Amino acid sequence: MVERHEPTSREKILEVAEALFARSGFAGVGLRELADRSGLGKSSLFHHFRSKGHLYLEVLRTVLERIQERLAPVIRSQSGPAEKLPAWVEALIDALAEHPNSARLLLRALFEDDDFPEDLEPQAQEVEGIVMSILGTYQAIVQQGIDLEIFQPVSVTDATQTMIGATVYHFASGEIGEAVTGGPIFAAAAIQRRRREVVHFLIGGLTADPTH
Amino acid sequence: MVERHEPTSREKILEVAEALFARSGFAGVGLRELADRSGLGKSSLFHHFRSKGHLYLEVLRTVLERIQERLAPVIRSQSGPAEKLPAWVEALIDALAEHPNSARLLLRALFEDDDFPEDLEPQAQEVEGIVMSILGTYQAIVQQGIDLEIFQPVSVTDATQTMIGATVYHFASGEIGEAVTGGPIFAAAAIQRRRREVVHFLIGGLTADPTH
DNA sequence: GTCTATAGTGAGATAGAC
DNA sequence: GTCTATCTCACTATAGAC
Repeated sequence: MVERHEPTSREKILEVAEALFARSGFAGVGLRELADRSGLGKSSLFHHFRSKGHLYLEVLRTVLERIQERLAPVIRSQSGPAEKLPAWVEALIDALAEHPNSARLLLRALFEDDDFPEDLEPQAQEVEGIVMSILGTYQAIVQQGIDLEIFQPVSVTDATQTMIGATVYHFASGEIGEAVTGGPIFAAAAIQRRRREVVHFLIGGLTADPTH
Repeated sequence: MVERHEPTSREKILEVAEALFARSGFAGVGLRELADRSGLGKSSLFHHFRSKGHLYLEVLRTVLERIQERLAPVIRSQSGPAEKLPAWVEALIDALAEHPNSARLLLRALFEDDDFPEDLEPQAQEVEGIVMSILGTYQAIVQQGIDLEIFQPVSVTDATQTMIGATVYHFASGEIGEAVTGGPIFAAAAIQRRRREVVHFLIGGLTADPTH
């Protein structure tokens, strides 16, 4: 059972900030809009967060940790790569689908080389560390599958980049993604289909004979 | 032979703006930095472009048209889907690799639902139209392959989303991408390998028996 | 913990001389 | 076609009352 409670101001700010940063990126968000939508004055934000940068990195960390939690049981499981890889990908997709802001924020964390002031280098490196740690668990599964000759000897790093693109981009793709797919991205049926298709593609790529 | 000439101010601005918008997005770029790097005063920018938004959309259009030109001969060719699809993907990758800013700008155009003032709605819609037109040519190839029973009856729209992720994300992924792959992304050898791996994955996904 | 007031900076954009 | 000067506005952040 989930405990219900009125969100604290801090929680409310983080919730609103997550949506705004996902939509517009770090530079595209003004603290005025954030304050208004949080039901607070602009200055009150600084009681909860030292700066806009600190807030942004805290939002990123929260999103990444949510994803990590989803993946943890899969990583802990003792099954072989043939079962573990689909389970990993499906868990990631579920995590991205559960919270529509996650994919966009994750995508921004992945491809935007933000240059933060040095007083929050520690937070920035923590975020990058979580990203690399998550990706490391995927690479380990692919590598294990290759070692066991269950998968073809593909480039592990390219397989990882392809997996990121296939999962994260799709759920970040917004209006254009919906124009391409011809329907909502976050509807339950669409998520189900995407899970099937991505797993099919990735397994197909990992197992197809290179001499087609 | 390419004609060499000193770039006009307009060309110089577009060139600098392309790099800056790719790095920091629309909101993250200031006209002062753009002017300085172009060797002009801030006000001079407004002689060439009506507003920052007009400039941004012109940059996007230029990048997209460059990609379109690369794809045109492939689309015109009369070969079947089994040859045309790899050729299409390789042409896209070549286009993205040729100009390191292209992938990031294209990615931004794809997933950022920018909300521009209405006086440049026409330009925004033109950009979106080019994107959809490009994607349409890929979907047509996939659909044709399915109709000819060369490809498995996968979801065409999901195949398209996966292709975008596998191509565009990789070349947009910057520092983290280089950390994942363990080397430069735009080195000739890395590009070659990426071409091979992506084509292998996509063909694998399109031809693998769904009952693995 | 929230507010008003404001500092201090830089943004995008315009006017008009040259 | 480029410049200086300037306008107006929004921004992040701080000070200090309540």
